[in-house]
Amino acid sequence: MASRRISELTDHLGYWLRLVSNHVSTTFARRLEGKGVTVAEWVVLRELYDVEALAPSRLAEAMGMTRGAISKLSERLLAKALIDREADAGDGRAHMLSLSAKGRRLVPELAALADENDKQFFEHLSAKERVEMRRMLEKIVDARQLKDIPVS
Amino acid sequence: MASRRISELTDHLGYWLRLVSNHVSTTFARRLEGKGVTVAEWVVLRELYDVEALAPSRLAEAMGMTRGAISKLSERLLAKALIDREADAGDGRAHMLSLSAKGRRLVPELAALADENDKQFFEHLSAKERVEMRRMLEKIVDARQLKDIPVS
DNA sequence: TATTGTTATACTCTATAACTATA
DNA sequence: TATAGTTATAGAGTATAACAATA
Repeated sequence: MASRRISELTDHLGYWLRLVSNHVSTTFARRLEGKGVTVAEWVVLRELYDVEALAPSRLAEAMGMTRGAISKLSERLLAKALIDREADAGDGRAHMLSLSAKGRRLVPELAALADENDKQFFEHLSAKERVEMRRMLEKIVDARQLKDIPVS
Repeated sequence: MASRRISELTDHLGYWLRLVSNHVSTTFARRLEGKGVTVAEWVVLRELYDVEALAPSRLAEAMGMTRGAISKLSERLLAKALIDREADAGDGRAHMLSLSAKGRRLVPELAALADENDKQFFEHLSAKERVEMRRMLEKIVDARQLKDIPVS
């Protein structure tokens, strides 16, 4: 058997994906800094925006994180008064998380930042290319059954 | 002015990019675990494979990391005996990093894991789609002058 | 003074596991 | 016993800044 060529970092599609993805996320994180929230916090706030209230364990499932991680995250959001936490009426163990008025007001501002950020990076592609990119990414997500919301 | 629709997480290409990219990286990290190295360490080892030796500051530039971060990384690689560190003959401040024999033997194994990992995720795309995906990602990299090697 | 590299400190994200309270 | 949630501990990755040695 012939000895095989050692592949380079740039030989992998994963390399290019990571390069672009990390820049998109890092730039977004910088934008969010001005509003005092992290990317993970933005995801929580956006998740809560569409529902009345959500249990930490449900949030953990939706975000593909452990309960411990969610606990720490929500602690920070509570300290910033962006969410509220209440004991569940029925189940003494359960809690429910919901947006505070302040948090609810913030979400549209953050969504606008997310829009700007996405535009900044992907306006270099044509509308057709953007559709194509999304189609291919969703194809991989479906094929591999990727479910969690990416944060890191 | 009409009130604007609040965009969803999934409205952004950055979301899909991050979702796939994080899964590719996390899965790769699991594969590397078996060899006792992290993704960041793999990048360092692969960078050193093609050169005789490299100063930490050059490595920091190439990887888009601070010198402090590289220092910590190379400390771990030294502890694992995968690299060597020598004082520079000419400049008393400077050091040079290079692969140890053990590190050099390991790189082809890690490269094979990287190949497998990339295949696993992108075999769901046709050869033509893969070319297209790479072309679009490189287009963004060029347009936005993204230079660093992504690690996180 | 400027540069190279290390070290100290800190923060985010994440996981595992121990723990408390309740069911 | 099982579940919901918190807390403790740990480790990777990152940044900033202080520091030592040398230029």
